[in-house]
Amino acid sequence: MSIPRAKQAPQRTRDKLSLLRSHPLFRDLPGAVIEHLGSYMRTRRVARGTTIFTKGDPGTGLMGVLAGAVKVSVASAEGKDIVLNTFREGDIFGEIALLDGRPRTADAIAMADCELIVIERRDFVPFLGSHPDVMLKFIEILCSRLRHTSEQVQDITFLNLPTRLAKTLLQLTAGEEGARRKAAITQREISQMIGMSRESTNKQLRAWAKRGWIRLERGGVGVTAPDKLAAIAAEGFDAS
Amino acid sequence: MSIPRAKQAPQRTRDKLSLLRSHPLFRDLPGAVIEHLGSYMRTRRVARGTTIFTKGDPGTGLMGVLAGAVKVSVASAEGKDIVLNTFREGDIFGEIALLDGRPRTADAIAMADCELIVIERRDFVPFLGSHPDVMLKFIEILCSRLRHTSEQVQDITFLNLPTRLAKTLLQLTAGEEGARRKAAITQREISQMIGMSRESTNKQLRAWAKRGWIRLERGGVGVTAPDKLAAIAAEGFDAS
DNA sequence: TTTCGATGGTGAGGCAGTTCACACAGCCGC
DNA sequence: GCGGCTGTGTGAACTGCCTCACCATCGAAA
Repeated sequence: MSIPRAKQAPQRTRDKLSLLRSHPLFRDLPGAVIEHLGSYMRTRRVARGTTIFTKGDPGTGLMGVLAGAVKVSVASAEGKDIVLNTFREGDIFGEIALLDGRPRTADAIAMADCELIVIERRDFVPFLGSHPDVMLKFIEILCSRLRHTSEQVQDITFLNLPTRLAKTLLQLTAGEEGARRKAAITQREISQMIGMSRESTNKQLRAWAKRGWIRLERGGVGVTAPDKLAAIAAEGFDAS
Repeated sequence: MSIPRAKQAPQRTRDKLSLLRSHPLFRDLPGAVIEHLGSYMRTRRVARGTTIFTKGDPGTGLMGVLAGAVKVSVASAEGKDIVLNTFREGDIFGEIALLDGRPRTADAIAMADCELIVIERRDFVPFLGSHPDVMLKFIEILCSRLRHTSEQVQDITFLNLPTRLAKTLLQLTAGEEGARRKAAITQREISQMIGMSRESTNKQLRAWAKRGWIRLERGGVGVTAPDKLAAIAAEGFDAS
């Protein structure tokens, strides 16, 4: 019943070049350019829990997720953590430090065993300079990041725990239907995504589990009544 | 003793073209290009309190502040407001909707009588396509916006009222020294910047005013002991 | 001059969520 | 198969901030 956690290296469903070819950032580039880029890329395997980069590091490169999942978070002085963003297969991250050359402003940690690609800034920036179309794509990405982060600000200031939690559970499990609608994530990580304490989060999860809206397992949550959660996410309170 | 509020149109210390010429975005462009851009720009005067654009509007253009100050905020269903960003003379805003063509995600409101410049998306996007160097500047701007917004997320989740308030007061009055260190802003607007209720904000302000660290006036705050506020902003609590 | 909206000031009471203190289960490495 | 760590479950006590309900003052408009 428990959600399996990849023990050995994750299946490499797509290799470096096929990620490039299929990724919206590079899809429209000529084949030769993609080969060229590929030659600059390294791949890196990291185990669950590994720190990929740390706040304050010089931002040396752009990262892409070939397999696994990554969270970007920051820690407070008191040891609390908040998750700013999560990335999964096919996503790229670390583009801020890549683009402006300033230090990383958050930590990146593998939420599962991962296979990543890395492109160094010194290789990528010259490439970018001669490819305005790719710059435009990055601008799009940055805009969508900005919209996401500013939505996070609104959620934190306007919504209460049940609402934020419902919203996050739906997002985490989006794209799947029925019994497949589950996410492999710890309750602590969920609490950090919504910016609430682990205990409060747990209590709300239990309440919903008791009503049969979700299933709780060690290291995972399954959503069985997405409509109920959607109602809470929309209404702003637990109308049950 | 009260902070004067511009009644008639603000002094136009810089005209359209001189803003372009001195702005980091366009500084390095040849004069002819600047003239060209200038011909596409309109100026717009708005009185304090005017809504410049509204959440959901098609994002038709890029705005620049020639004089005055603008806040970008969103309202919740319950009528609460939060300020996402503020802009003053020489700043540009509204670039997200400009760049990705999607609707505005927040409201922009004049915090003082303003003179703005507007460049329409249909004019600017083609220009941008043929000026990769300007695209790079926009990427820089977007990155710094992202860093700012993500710092806001951290502040909201990690810091308490006094700390956030101290930080905000220092930012609002940065660049001035001594008795000049003041900001023309209402307490309600301050409370919306830090995401707390007006009442709580007022109480903290009064407490500091009683200690002589700040001066309160109708429509304004003066910081008299920036070091004390800096200590609170750094320590995370009111060590007084 | 009067009125009225916007701003500032203040206390009492309430509550959502935190903090703390546990207890207990699985899983991992040795 | 034995510690020890990580993940989860739960209640009691506490508290920072909000909400509500006012009042006072100022400035501008009527």
